[in-house]
Amino acid sequence: MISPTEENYLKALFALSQNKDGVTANELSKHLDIKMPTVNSMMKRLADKGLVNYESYKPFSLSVEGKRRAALIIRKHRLTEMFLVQKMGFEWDEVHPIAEQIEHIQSDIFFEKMDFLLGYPHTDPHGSPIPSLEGELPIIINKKLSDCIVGQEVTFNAVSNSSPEFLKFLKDKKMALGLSFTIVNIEDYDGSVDIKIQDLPKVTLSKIVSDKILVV
Amino acid sequence: MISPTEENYLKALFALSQNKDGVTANELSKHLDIKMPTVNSMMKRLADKGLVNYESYKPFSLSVEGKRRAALIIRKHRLTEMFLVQKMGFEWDEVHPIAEQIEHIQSDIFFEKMDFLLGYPHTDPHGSPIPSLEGELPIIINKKLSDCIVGQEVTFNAVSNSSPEFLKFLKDKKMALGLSFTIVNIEDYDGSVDIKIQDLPKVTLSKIVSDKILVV
DNA sequence: AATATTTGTTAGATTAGTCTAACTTATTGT
DNA sequence: ACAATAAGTTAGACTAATCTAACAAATATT
Repeated sequence: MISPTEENYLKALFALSQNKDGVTANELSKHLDIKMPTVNSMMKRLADKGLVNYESYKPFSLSVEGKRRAALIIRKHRLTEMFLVQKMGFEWDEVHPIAEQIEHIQSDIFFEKMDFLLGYPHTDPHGSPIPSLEGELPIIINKKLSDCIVGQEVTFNAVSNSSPEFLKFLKDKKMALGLSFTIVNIEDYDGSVDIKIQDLPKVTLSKIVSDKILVV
Repeated sequence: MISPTEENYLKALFALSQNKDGVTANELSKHLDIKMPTVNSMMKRLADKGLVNYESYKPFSLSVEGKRRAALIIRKHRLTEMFLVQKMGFEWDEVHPIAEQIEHIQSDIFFEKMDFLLGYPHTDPHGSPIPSLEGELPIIINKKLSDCIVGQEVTFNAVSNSSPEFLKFLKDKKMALGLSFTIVNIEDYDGSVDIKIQDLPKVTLSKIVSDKILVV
């Protein structure tokens, strides 16, 4: 058996090892806001359970089984977020803390029902992919808005950060997933991006924002 | 703050003190399947928090605030059961273990959304009343089928026991809440009850069953 | 009423998950 | 290359929630 606490460590390892080999004790400690010795002893425990690869003074990594478990927790989290938005009338900036709790519910049928009722979605409300029941995470080929070039027409496909503040900001700016727009200018000085949505007046997005907007 | 474990003790106290003044350590211990010394120290902790009245060698009772808290947990449990059945397609014998976990989710808005989507129901799928947001439990005037007399026409309104086995038994016998029927005979010898639903052939229910069926 | 049994309490141990303080190993900067 | 700094580890303490063993109080039985 695996406790909610242990699940949270696996999830953090998974999230921090995207585009990277290992995760350092320091990174994990900061990300979870838990002191290093605590992280350390938990890593040893998860290593004993065969979910983490642990070698003294080296970064940690998930074992194949650990990776699968982590993906399944993320699956439950993202299905829950989608369910809260699509079936319960929540806004996309309200769902994270609730999903954070519901992802630990132990009932396969509960999440299967959600999946069915949602019509087997591939992404959550923030455009993040939902891992399969086998723990496979489909790779989605989004790029940062800040890496695009002037003149391109792109579609807003996902956000790379789901903090309530950022999501609220986008909601207030009427920026929703699926929205298509043209890049009319990128400011050399501060990297801010001007976009134009059909005939509406152009909107300026700072680099801080355009870094977190993923488009296709 | 109050932990899920503490919530479970409050719920148990509430359930066991229906139609009774206090709850003994022994009863609680058996009901929760937790040893007496553990129950004892938890009662002291809840007494420190002002939720339980504790006096050495006397039965425990909930304080006014403890009673309110307990009712709110039961509210979350019952709303969840109703949501699982009405909105997610579960059967009434499947929902208890899931609701047992979801009742501890900390998010008022989550349960308010459920309540709204369900149209503010007054009972759960087993006919048990849902406490109000103020922690008030409406009293419903059901009586046991086994206490009725021959010739009465009654409506199946609730069950007094929600074990999956019993609920499955009723489901297989096509006995659902809201069903009306006439009591055609009560056997003196074993207390079994014969009922007749419209023109269908009569059904015999043992005393064990008719004790747990509540009608109006 | 005296004793036996059941019920309740206290004491001490255990595991999970956290911390701080102290120490060790790695990395970095001159 | 070596000292300074950062990162990782070990040791020891704490709280929550559980247990067993031993003791005390209440209740039941003869």
